[in-house]
Amino acid sequence: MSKTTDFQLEKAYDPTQYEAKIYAGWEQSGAFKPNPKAPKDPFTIILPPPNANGNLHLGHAMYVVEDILTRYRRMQGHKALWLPGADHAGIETQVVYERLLAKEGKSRFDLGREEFYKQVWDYTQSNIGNMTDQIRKLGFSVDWSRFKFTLDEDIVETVYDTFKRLHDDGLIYRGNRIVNWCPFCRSAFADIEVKYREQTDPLYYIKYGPFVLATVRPETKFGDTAIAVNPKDERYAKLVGKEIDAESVLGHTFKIKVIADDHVDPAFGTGAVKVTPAHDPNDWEMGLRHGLEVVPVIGTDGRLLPIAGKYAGMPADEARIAVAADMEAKGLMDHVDMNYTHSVGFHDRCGTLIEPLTVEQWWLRVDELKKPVIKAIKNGDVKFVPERFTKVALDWMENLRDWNISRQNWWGINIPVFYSLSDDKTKPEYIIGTEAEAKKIYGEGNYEAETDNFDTWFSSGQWPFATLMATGDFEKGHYPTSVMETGRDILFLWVTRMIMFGLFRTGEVPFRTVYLHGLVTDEHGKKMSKSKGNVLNPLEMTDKYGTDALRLALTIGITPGNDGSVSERKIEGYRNFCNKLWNVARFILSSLPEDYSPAAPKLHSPADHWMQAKLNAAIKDVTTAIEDYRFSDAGQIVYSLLWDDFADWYVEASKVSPNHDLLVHTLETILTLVHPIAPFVSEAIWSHLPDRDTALITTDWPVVDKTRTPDKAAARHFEELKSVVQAARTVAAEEQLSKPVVLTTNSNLAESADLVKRLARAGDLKLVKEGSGLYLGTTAPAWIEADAALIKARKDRLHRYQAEKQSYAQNLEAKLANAGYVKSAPAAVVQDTRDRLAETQRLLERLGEQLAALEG
RNA sequence: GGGCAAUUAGCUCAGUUGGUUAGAGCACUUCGUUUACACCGAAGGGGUCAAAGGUUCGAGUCCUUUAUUGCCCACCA
Repeated sequence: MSKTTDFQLEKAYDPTQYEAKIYAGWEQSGAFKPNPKAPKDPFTIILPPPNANGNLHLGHAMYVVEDILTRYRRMQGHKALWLPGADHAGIETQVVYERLLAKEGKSRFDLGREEFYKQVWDYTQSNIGNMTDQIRKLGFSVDWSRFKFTLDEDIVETVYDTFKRLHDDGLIYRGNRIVNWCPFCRSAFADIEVKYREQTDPLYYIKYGPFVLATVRPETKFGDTAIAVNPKDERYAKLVGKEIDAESVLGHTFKIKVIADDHVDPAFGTGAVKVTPAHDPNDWEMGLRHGLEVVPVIGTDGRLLPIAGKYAGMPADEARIAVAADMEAKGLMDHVDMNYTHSVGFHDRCGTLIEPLTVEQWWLRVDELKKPVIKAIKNGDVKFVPERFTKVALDWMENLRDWNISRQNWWGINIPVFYSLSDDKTKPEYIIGTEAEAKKIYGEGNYEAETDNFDTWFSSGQWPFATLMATGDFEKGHYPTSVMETGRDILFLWVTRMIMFGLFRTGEVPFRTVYLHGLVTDEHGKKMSKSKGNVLNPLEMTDKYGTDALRLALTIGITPGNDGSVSERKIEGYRNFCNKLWNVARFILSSLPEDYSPAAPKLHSPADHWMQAKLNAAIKDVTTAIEDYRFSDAGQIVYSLLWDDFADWYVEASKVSPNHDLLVHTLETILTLVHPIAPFVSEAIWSHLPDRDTALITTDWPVVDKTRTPDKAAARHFEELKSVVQAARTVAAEEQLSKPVVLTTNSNLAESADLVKRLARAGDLKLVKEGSGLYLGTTAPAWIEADAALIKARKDRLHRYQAEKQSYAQNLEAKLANAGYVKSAPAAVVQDTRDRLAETQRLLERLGEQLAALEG
């Protein structure tokens, strides 16, 4: 392939013309699959499977970090695998779908369990279709052939297997304990799924025999099985251990015992508290300590049970008011504090008030399981980026309590348990396995299937090994995976649990590094929310500005673990960057000779040496930035290399005398460096480069070419030229000079006269023996031809400049006069200070002459 | 109650292990259409790095205290 003669690029980069085509090309070429011939180790990332219940949002777009890593490692020659998937997302999806049903005035109960499951299945399948399209639009280089869904048979099998193994090891038990119950979802939830909110409620001071007790929940009094006081509280000391008589709001009197427990705060309320083990987690604990009876008052539907007499069947909140009113009427209410503020738990998915109650559930015993996790984190087998999350994860793990893994929702993975209905006591109470096995053991009709599902995090906690086992990559060195990159908000819900299950099942951590990103906020750093109307839709943004613009906006200026602000304006800015890249390429390619074919570049001019030096530094810096997970830095380095160095100076300089090979080589290297972040525009341009028959996605990551070392002195000459040009431009702009004539005593500068003339828009550049006119204050001595009036006009400025330089010189002198500095600072730093001082002094000398001449 | 972050230019944010006269993008002012780009170019203005103290030859960076904001965890009869 040679350069096309009819070559022409559009004036502006139009992403819509390229993105879909390029993505399809990548996918069809097999570039997304780990290349078995790649020389380096496997590199693996498992995409956090998006929930199959909606569209992707900006949070998902943050996974661009994973694409950067994957593309970078692929280019470096690793067997790179980025495995995609989708999560059925148990209760969340159920709630989302119920909201849709509610719009039609229906609930899941109208459909029945089976029909509901079927409809949600179809719903998730269609969402998965949308989602995969959206992931493609974001340019993510995932291997679609390995896509997994959490309800795939092979995944479920692994989850069942884990459950069985945990049970065999005695780490799973069934227990009737107090749980966080959501009356809307009709399911129990884990502590972490409860979110607390402050609210103000009446605090009732109710009479209980000789006691007055403060409570916000008089409706639960039917389940009170004790009155508790602090053991040190002398007011009640003589009553502890006694049974007292109290009058019920239902009319009868009853006996209730008084216990002493440290949990009771003598300073709160009256220092005595009613104990309702069935409906309060602390009371439950007290009940255990004191062997109290557990008497349920509220059922799973959130209504009072028959024990509540005439209040039975009432929702708890209504019953509270009714009971309080009746107690008041009966003289059982001492008084009510209407301004009591406390925090109350709500289900984090549906927002319903959590009702603590006792229900039979499946529990995971974590005491043994968490030990290796803590050890692995402490050993650094799993590293966190940013590092501070190490301690956060450890603290959480150390305080972890047994985890309720069963859910009574309708959408999820069924717990594979069958209970015996048989009278035969020699048969086990339940088995873990398949229905066929149940039939074999208990006989037809003598068993009953468990209807509970697993907590969705129980299955997704096994995602890394479950997926890799299913795809056969587990044995091929893709486990442990390299990096887990996800939102900071699911550190506890997901990340810690993956480590726990990973270690249990495989004896190894599931990933070596955890990279956590923060929240994507709006342009004022505020959280995006539909109600605020400040939500940016990533797909809309890619349509409008191109995917690369969005990706750059999510990369540059964003640091791990911290919230990052993204606005349409920011995205627009990076669209402009892509266009700049496009136009640089357009210019270079269109200015190549007809018969051009690329060759290894040679460094001729000072500009060449300078450019090569900049390029080498960028290669090194971008590489270490990515290695250190400093993606923002990586992006910024390329941004500045392309715009500030290449476009503004080298390309401009090349208009005087082009070095085509170096232009092409530099462009090509910049495309390579930017490709992990902005894959589309870089690939689009790449395809137009002369003699190009491979795709950029599989091109080698650049390394510094040792055979082409730029000459430092030459590079410095260009740097000096730059500062003369800039100084001349400043004077010309401020004094509105056209075509100023520049004088210099520096022969290097004079050799590049044409270049200086063009860049500075100068009329001429003359080599002189002695400078005259307006001194520019540059290291390479340069003046602008000027008459007395102009010099006078600049006098103030020269004085200001002189003052600035003098104070700077004084600073440097003071530093060098400081014995401690000269003694303790690294030699290079001290030498640097000396050089700087010498240079500043030279400038001051010339300035002095100029100003002296002006006065004289 | 415990913990973590943030506080740097008008706005949004960078600033790797302490070492140039503290940066970027946007916004702002002035000029500009020179054969890549107005999604552009040139020049310019703008910061005592939240406050106070400390360590150090040297602090935006490390330590202590304080203030403000945000987040997480725990508890709340």
